[in-house]
Amino acid sequence: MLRLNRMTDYAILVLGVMAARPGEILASAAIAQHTQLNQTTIAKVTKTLVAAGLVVSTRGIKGGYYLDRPVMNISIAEVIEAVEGPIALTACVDGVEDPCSVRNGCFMGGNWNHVNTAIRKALSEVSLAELFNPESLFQVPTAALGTGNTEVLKS
Amino acid sequence: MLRLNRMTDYAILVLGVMAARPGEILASAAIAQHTQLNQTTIAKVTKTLVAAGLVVSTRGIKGGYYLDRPVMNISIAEVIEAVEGPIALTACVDGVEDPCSVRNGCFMGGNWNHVNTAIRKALSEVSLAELFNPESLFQVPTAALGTGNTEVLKS
DNA sequence: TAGGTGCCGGACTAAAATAGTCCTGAATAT
DNA sequence: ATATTCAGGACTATTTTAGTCCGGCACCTA
Repeated sequence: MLRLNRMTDYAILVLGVMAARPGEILASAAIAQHTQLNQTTIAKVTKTLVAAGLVVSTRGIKGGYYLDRPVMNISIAEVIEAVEGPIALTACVDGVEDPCSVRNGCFMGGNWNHVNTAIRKALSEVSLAELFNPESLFQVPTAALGTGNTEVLKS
Repeated sequence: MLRLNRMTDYAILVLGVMAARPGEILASAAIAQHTQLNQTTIAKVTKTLVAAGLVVSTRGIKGGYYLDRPVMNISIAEVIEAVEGPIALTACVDGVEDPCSVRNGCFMGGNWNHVNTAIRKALSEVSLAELFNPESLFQVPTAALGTGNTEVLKS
């Protein structure tokens, strides 16, 4: 199963909290409380999001984080890329001593790229706003945000 | 980056070797030689492929493995599912003590499924035959099969 | 039908990737 | 000034993944 790592998960959760409180500046402690995650973990996630330009930070007393743009304009692909790096399925074994000296004759050709672009496209076309359930988006019960758990899609 | 784990990689490599030798029954030792991977590792991979019905095994002297159907009819999705399980991006954190008691109110809704099906579709539409470079498919240089290494697609 | 070859299946160990923690420093509002 | 909050890196623990090993069964050959 193509698993998103937990950090990406957290990132989406964090963005969800922010999206539910537009205009507010949320300190990592506040986000931690809302997500029921550890504050240091939140800090790690937000750091990444700031670096990616999805979230803006302010220091000092009353400092914190807020979204740089509406969730409508943020695609899932952006979030995944921010946390996990470029979206691509790697083929073959990298790190082999012989870095594909046979690239030209490799029987894979460059055909993985077709697959990669298709996947990236799929992820780019869904915005966070679509991911978050619109109904509950504006009335998120604080306690409810912590432990989401969606079903795994069978086959 | 959505990384395929190495076993999936190996699986594709193994299938490539088989595809290049239609009609032949290949013992794990032979496959190991062609892929330059360890025989026990090969055994592990082929086991999975047999279980998934992609490959057929024969025991006894002169035993070995062969493809159940032409690579043209095997999609990448099948291989990935065989090795890694159902294709889906998991959202939220599973394994939490409270197994999403808030499922109904979860602000994610079931919207991950749209994403998942899109990805699955992308992977289903590419057959192994398309992945393997048709030119070199029928003249695979034995030594060249071991260490492929495709480029990671940037953004 | 006996013996050797090769797959089967699971359990176990080792290695690597990931998650989580901690600490020191810099920016900012009051 | 000072308390507060983010920034960034290094480190440790945990989890996941990869790789190995072994006893048993099926099958071919002679």
